[in-house]
Amino acid sequence: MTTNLHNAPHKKKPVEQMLTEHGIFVTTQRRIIAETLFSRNQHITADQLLDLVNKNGGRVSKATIYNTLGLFAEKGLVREIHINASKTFYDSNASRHHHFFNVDTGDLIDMKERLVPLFLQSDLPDGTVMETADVVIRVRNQAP
Amino acid sequence: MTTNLHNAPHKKKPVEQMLTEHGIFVTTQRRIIAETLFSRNQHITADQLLDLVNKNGGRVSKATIYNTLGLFAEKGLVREIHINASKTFYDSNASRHHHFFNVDTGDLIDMKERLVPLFLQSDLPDGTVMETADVVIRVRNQAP
DNA sequence: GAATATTTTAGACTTAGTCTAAATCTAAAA
DNA sequence: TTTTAGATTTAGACTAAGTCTAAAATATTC
Repeated sequence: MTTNLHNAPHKKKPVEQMLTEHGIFVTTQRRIIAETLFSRNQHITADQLLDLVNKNGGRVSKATIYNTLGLFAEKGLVREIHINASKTFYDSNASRHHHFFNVDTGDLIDMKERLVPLFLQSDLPDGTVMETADVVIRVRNQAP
Repeated sequence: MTTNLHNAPHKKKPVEQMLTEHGIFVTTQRRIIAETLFSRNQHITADQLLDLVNKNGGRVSKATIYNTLGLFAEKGLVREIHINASKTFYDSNASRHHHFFNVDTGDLIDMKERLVPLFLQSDLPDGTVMETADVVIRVRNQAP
């Protein structure tokens, strides 16, 4: 599975500042996870990130990867993307955008924000507020 | 987890006709699965459907539930909804609509079609055609 | 430094979903 | 009717993403 990210790379603010600004206590493990995760815009799974971190000299457990990704998601640093039941993708670009998923190739491609639908508060179910809007357009290769 | 479905109930076309029209060969198991699934509009998981079918006197295996749901989805009779990584929901209403998901209550609520975004073919990645558009708006209960 | 709280860890555990290979069913040919 | 080939169903083994647990490590407060 490849990913195609057309957005600009993450601005290189020190990850420690990034974490602190989001109310996340910095630890050794969180620093190396964040450095690996935010080194570029990417769609990555927990196990891919685990491999990547430990290939970069880290020594981080599976449980910590899951805990940390959950924490980062909760704090708005990453976005969870649910393409299918079998895996969660984490998007290191948490800004407002959505995705095309090519079912033929497995590519996950960023969608420009202008294509995002408009939702009015009044359209939401009574007594609720919007938290996130997730749009996934499944595409397939055009028949030749 | 409850579901809130505001759409009209499925029209009561005989399920056999429904299956045949979608190019699905009718078998005993497929008939009872379809009867259970399409008895009303619902968001249901494979294991819930398995229970329901076998409580209704059916004798259908887990593998057949999965195979059949996959077949129905492929033929456009049901829609798969991916809310989180842990479970796939099957929507017995396959018509064009989308969903609100209340993270506080677990409610999955239908969204009227008018809220669906417009996508132009020219906006899609080169060489691809749209297959499905999945929109899930996560909402939470308004603070009191 | 002692006591307490937070974080990390290995590895057991859960479970949604897939796979396999045998058994059963169906339709059509002979 | 019997044969045959292909499609379907099945039990149960299997896979793997993600969670849980209880202990160890680390940080903070008293």
